Amino acid sequence: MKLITRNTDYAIRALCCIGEKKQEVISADQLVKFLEMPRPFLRKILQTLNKEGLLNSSKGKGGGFTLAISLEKISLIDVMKIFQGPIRLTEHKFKKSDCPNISDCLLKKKIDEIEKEVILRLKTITLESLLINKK
Amino acid sequence: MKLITRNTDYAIRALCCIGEKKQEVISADQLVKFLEMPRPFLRKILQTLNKEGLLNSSKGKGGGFTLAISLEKISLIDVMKIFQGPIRLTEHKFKKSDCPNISDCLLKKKIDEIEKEVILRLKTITLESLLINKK
DNA sequence: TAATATGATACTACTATTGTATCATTCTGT
DNA sequence: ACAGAATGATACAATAGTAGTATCATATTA
Repeated sequence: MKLITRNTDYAIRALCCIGEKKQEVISADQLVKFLEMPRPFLRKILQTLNKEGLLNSSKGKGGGFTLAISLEKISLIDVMKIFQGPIRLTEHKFKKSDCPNISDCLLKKKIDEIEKEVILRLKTITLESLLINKK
Repeated sequence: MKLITRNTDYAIRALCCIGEKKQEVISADQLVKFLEMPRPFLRKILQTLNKEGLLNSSKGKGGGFTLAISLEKISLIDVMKIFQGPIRLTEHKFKKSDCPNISDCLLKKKIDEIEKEVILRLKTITLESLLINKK
């Protein structure tokens, strides 16, 4: 039960890395060197981040990626949603036919409360805040 | 990203159902009727709960299951641990070789804080508390 | 001893995650 | 114009975890 999958994790690291070099265009190849992750997988992730509007890209020689949004405006949950869909801690079917016992509904309520708390916390964690200790 | 998998969910429902009929021995077949879940899957789950000491079982005609521990002493996290292992919201490898960027360590810290909060809440939810509204 | 119930265990199906591989397209410098 | 360098699009493959099925052994009871 992972809260954050690997592509989300890679995306966070890539965004942080790109964000540190203000303005500079960084290519996928450079990121691979810095972050030590599989190149084709990272490329796919970068393409997604571009499509979703978090990155700008430029093709051709000297091309690569820059941030489209500053790190303090990107929260963990934004990145998670892109790669993992909406945060849903319960995925049960609570139709009567599936769940004849009222206890399930109480279960769902309680898990939903936890979900709200988790989402709240994830919203307040910006990518900027992950860099604070960085020398 | 489910917090609770289906076998955990079924186990909770089965335990609650057994707990309601105080003392009475309930067979897997009866539970299937009440709870509408696949019989072989439920059987496996009941066997696990027996091994783990949450249920007592008796074989032969008139056999079945009774609670070994009362519902107010069983928390959600107890059942989750049995079927899902320890709660770990991060499963990343944070060795230096995998994670050259210090930002990951901050990420891990923040996720760990959320994990603590989630675990705390799960501990306080007893199976008994899932039955309170039951008529 | 036959019927009934659980115990043990091996096998299968499905799905999400975690990648890989390939070709097309665009941009830059010469 | 063209070669090289970069991303864009897309299809495919490997792995692991979840969700179940199937079968036979064992114990209990009437």
